[in-house]
Amino acid sequence: MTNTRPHPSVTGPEARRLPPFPVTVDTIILTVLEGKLQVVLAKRLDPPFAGLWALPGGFVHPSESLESAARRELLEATGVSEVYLEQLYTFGAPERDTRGRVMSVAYFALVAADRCPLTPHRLEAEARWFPVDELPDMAFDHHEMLQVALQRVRTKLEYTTLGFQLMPQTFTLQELQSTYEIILHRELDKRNFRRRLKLLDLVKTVGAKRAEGPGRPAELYRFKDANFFHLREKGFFLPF
Amino acid sequence: MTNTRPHPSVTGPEARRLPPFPVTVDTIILTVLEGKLQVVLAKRLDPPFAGLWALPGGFVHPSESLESAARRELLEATGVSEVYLEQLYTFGAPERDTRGRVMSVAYFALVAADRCPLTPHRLEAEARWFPVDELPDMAFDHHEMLQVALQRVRTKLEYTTLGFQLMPQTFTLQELQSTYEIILHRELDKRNFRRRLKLLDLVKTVGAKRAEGPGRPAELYRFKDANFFHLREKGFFLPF
DNA sequence: TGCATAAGTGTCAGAGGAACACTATTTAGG
DNA sequence: CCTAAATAGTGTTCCTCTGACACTTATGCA
Repeated sequence: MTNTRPHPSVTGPEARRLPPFPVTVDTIILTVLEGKLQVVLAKRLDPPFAGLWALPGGFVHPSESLESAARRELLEATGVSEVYLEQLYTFGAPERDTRGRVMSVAYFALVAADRCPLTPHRLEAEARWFPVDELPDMAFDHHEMLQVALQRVRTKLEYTTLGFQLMPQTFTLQELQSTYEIILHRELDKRNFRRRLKLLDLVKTVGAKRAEGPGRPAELYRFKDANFFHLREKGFFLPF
Repeated sequence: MTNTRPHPSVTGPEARRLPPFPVTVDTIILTVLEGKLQVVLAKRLDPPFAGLWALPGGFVHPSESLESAARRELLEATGVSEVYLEQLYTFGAPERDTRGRVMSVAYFALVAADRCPLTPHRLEAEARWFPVDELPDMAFDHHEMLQVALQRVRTKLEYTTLGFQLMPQTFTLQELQSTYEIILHRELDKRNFRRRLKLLDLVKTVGAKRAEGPGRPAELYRFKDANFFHLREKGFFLPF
């Protein structure tokens, strides 16, 4: 006989024998800024790891969903809402928190470059963007969380329109390509990139141009489908 | 001031203000049996939903990892260990359990056909295989969990060697193709399927044949790489 | 021995992927 | 105003992979 049968009463004897765990959400908030993929880290005020950098996170309230909790943390850390947010993974190793057993559900968010203030207006803690390849020491297993997030984002970039979440309303094709190159960490061919975009019918011109110093001004574009979708459903990928 | 700063002390005042939640794991155990994709369900003994079918699951013990908990449930439900197991998603909607706030981390497992006894030797509850398209009513949000699992498996089938986990040590190419067809729910071309397998260098003959009634006997094969891996890393997919 | 049954094999046409270089438009400076 | 520098924008070719398609081979059984 074990005490592991499915879903015994929460208030019953089994629930008391198997103590519940504190549950937190941690958010990996990513953007492309100054030519680099960057993530928000907040300086911890309390022990353990006081003074160390950590992913924004906190406890899940009793009445809110996990995603709501993640959106709340996101809002507190950056001041933005209505951005792309996706559950990443749940980290529950017994020793991941030095104080005891704490479960953490990690979410990642993608924020458009023009919506991320360089100094996030988080009220209670210092917080700022760090390039993902110039990271400080981080609390808990947050380094691992970030690596999992990066892998997920890089993979999904190729078969979804995830990358579009990082772009402002209007943008040049060079900016879009550059965003992909920064995340994927390799160079793409300009003509092949544009051919694919046209083939997938993803963008359209807005009829304006942008001149940035010398050189021919670039056409401005916007996405046809505002929302995220799976290219697979259209039978297409983006394996540039 | 909020009570959501990252990781306050587990035993501190904030942890007491924000009550911890019971955490369970639920396992979606899949196999291909009798020409159908099937899942293990266990009959619930206790309320709520007593008498209803549910995914095997239970509370996470204080000292075990989430994956260990899932493996323990898997072992109890089916008697098998050392099978492919992957974290699927964490379900934490406030109302998903009628008794109160219970967090569930769902895992899915793939069990080879020759390793799944038709009557799982679960000690304390009746449990059996159900074809995924002939499901009974299920407790909690377990129907949703199963659908998420099916989608994940179908997607990963095409860019990983996930499907191989469902095969016995040796098998015929017809059996392998049939497994893919059952999961993907569409017919594949025999010659194209074999061409791809050869191109990816995934299988090799064991030098024996199997005769099943009349007809030319089939070559027996086994996988070259025993373990799961991403075809993407080889630059290949399996879009049959 | 021949008939039924299942296994195994190759080709061709079309689409998509990768590699590649020049023209067009603007600014800045002489 | 003319020229040089800078950046945007555009097509083609070759090759590989994909998808559609039909016949031959090996065995069991009547």
